[in-house]
Parts: sequence; structure tokens; C-alpha cells
Amino acid sequence: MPAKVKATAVDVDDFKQNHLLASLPAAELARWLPQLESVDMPLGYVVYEPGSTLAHVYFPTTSIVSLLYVMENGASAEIAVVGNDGVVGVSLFMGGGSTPSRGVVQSAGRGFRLKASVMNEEFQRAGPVLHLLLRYTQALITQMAQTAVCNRHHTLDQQLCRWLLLSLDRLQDNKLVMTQELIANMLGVRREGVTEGALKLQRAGLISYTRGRITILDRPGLEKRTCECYAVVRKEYARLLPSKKAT
Amino acid sequence: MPAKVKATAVDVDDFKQNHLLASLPAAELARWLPQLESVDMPLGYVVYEPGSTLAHVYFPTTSIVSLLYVMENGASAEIAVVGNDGVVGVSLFMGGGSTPSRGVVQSAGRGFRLKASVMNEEFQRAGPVLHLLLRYTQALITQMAQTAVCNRHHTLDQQLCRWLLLSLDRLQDNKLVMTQELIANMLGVRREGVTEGALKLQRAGLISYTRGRITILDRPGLEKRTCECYAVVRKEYARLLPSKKAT
DNA sequence: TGAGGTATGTGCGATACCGCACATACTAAA
DNA sequence: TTTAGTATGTGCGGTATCGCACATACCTCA
Repeated sequence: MPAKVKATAVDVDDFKQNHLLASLPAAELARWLPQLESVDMPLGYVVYEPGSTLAHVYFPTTSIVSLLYVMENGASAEIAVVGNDGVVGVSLFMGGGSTPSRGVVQSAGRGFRLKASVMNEEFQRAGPVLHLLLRYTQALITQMAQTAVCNRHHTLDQQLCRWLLLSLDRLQDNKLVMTQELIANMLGVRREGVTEGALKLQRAGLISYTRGRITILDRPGLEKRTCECYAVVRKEYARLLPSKKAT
Repeated sequence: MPAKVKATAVDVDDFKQNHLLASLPAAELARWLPQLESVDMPLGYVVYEPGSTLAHVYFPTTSIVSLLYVMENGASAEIAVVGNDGVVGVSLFMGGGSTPSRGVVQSAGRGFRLKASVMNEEFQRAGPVLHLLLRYTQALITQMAQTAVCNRHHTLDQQLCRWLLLSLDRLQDNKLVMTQELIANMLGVRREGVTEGALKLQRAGLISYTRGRITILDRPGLEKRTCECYAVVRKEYARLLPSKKAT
């Protein structure tokens, strides 16, 4: 697990790739900009551990972070996924400072981070940032709720499609670097189950993959195969959050 | 489904049965007290519908409300449960105003409600109430997350124990009025599955029940049979929230 | 006292997923 | 070019839960 490395030469406008940062009012942005730290977020990097007090909040730009709970026996399940649409570490401003889950980089990329103290100071102002972050948190709540529903009622195949679509929405292109083993960890299922599901999608011409490189070929096709959970989450994000590409 | 009825003669101190209301600072309490409406919450009463804008937030005292998602095909799954430990309608102050889930009274009782406008006004003050409510919301998030994990990995029997314990924690005595059919709806499983699970618990001497009346006989026994999810949620509530009976 | 409704108990075949074992195939490094 | 390692594919028995059908038991009210 490589150490996190600070950027040296990154386009200063990169931060706008994160929807929350992009929609900050000018005044807030002016305060934050000097404090925003560009960070590398390699695959597998642990953003936070269960129970640990967060030192920063992270705004992914090209990376995706999974919030997952690891059980006592080592099995795991993804609670939600955060990409350039949001922020990792809501427990910091919600007041708890920690959560029982773990934040792990699921798709390598970059992001920005902000010191906990700066975040809290901003939150105390009770200005537009507070409302923006709370609306995001509610969207996150919807995603978690729908994950619970999906885990209860839908088939592995449907959940695989949902997972691919959620990831795709947070990526810049239609490729993702992700082994079936890792997907299985996220979904909390057997690796073989993912293999079979992925084979069906491949045979149907919806995706193609080779050793950890997945390319989505037919997005509408995936949407047809997934359960209602995906649309519910997507709609709720569109309703609650500012976004360049609505709906 | 009976109409909600306002109380006529209720001990004015009843509101302290709700932990959040009980922990309000004097100033806030003084503002709220004239606005708090005591309400009857009968079994099955729908506190809010998916997508509808909330007119009130509800603080249960002796009632329990389930947040559940109803799928297109009519199947349902409980997302979280709210009792005298919390408040129903967090989406109101989080900024969305609605959620895709539904709030249904799972255990009849009473509660207090507050108009949305009053709630929002209070929230704008960005005082201690804001922080209290956000901490509660984080606890709720943990419950949802753990529901997702539990749905993924644990057996029906374990989940039944978890559900009984979560309900029990929000009740005044060790009895709950609840048919196996309704429990099945909450857990999103077959009614027969609940019957079998309940039989095992009955035979083990942990509970007894007859036609919708369940009595918990051996709480530690239930805790032994449930999964880690229950303890995770309980600990997080104790950590985040003020409570008379900690741990 | 009887009848009807509701709650609970039981059986059975179907199925989705699991755990395990092992085969295959691709890739990168020696 | 070989080799080792990793990723993916396949088979098989086991099991939890499902969907359905139906039996039983209890309560309420006429």
C-alpha cells in the first residue's frame, strides 16, 4: 500500500472536477483554496479506519472511495461509494468524528483534502457550505438505504450491474481497473459469483474485460438489467445536488 | 388506518421520554415547548410517504417508527427504526425535504411533533440543537449501514434477534405487539421464515408469544444469538447521543 | 355455541448462492 | 523462453431461503 503523495504540478483548476468543490460560492472558495491539498489516492489506500478520528475530509476528483464495513470474520460489505460527486468523511462535520466503517480507494486517482479544523471552522459559519454538505449527506443516506434494500432483495447479477453503473457515473471514461475478486469484496459475495455474472454481461456484449480491466460497452443495456435501486439513487443525487450533467 | 389524534390530557413532562427532547438546553426548550404537539401514533400510521414533503418532524415517546422502502413489486425492507431515542424526518433539516422511503408506525404509542417551519428556524440558529440533530443523524446512518451489512451476511435467525433487540431498546417494557407477518415485512423475508425463527427462540425459552403479543424472557440470550450488527449500532448510539441509560 | 377471521405451524420442490477444489489462461519478471 | 504468480472459468455438493399449499389453533363476535 503506497504512501499518499502530495501533488507537485497539478492544474489548480482540477478541484472543479469535484462537484461539491465546483459549486462553492466565491467567498468560501477563496477561504478554502489556500487550504486545499491535492493528494494522490492509489488503489487500496485506506482513507480512514473504523473508529479512528478523521484528520481530513477528502474530495475525490478522479478517484473513487468505497465505504465498507469489515466484519469480525473478515467478510466485508460496501455501504456506499463516493467519487467526484461528494466528500469522504461526513462523520467529521456530523459530529461523531469517526464511524464503524472503513474508507478504501476502490479506483485509483486523485483528490483534494482539507484539514479537519478548517472543515469544522467552515461548518460553524453555518453558511451555504453547511447546507451543501448536509444535502450531500442526505444523498449518501439514500445510497446506503438503497444498498440495504438491494442486499435484501436483488440478485447478484442485478447488484453487479448497479455497482458497475455507480462506479461508471463517478469515472471520466468507460473503463475501470478492478478485478472480479475486488468487486466480490465490495458486494460481499463470492468471487466466483462475480465471474459468472460478468460472463453473462460479457456474452451479452454489455462489457468486456481482461484481467482487471473492465470496459463498459453498452450502458443502456446495463441499466436494463439492473434493479430499481440504481435509478432511485441516481434520481436522488440529481435532485439534491448541483451537477453539470443532471439526470 | 385511524386518523392521528391530538392529546387532550397528557402530562406535560411526557416529552422528556424522548431522549432528544429531554436533552434540549433550557433556552431551546422554552422556544419549543409551546410549539410541541402531542400526537397519538397508532399501529400502521404512515408518518410520511416516499417523495412527499414533510410538514412535521416527529419525536416518538412510547411509539416506534420504521423507515422502510417499498419496492415496485410491493416487497419491502426496513432501513432503520426510530423510537424515543430519535426523530423521524431528518430529511427535513438535512435539506432534501423528502426521501424515497416511507415512515410507518411499527409499535403504537405516542409522540410529539413540531412544524417544519419551527424546526427549520431552529436549525438556522446553528446552535446546540443543530449539533444534537446532526449527531443523531449520524447514529441513524450507522444503523442504516449496519442494516445493509446484516442483510448481506447474516441469517434470518440472527436478524430476527437483532430486530427484537432494537425494538426492545425503544420500548418501556419487555412486551411488543407485533405479528410475525409484520416482522417479516420489516425484515423483508417470508412470514414462514419468521415463524420458524420465532419457534426456535420460543423453544429456547428466550421469548414467548401468542397471536401478535411477544414477550422477551431472556434478553442476554437474544444478545448471544444475534450478530455483531446489534452491538455496533448500540455502541454508536451510546457514543453519539445523550441517554439516561448509557451502554 | 358456533362461525368466521386471523395468526401460526408444517411440508415440499425450486433456486440462488456458498465453500471448496481445481482447471485454464494471461502477464510479467527472471 | 521459461516460470511463477495472478486472474478467471468450471464443477459439485450443501444450505438458507423462497413460493406455494394447506393444516391447525386461537380469538371475537353474533
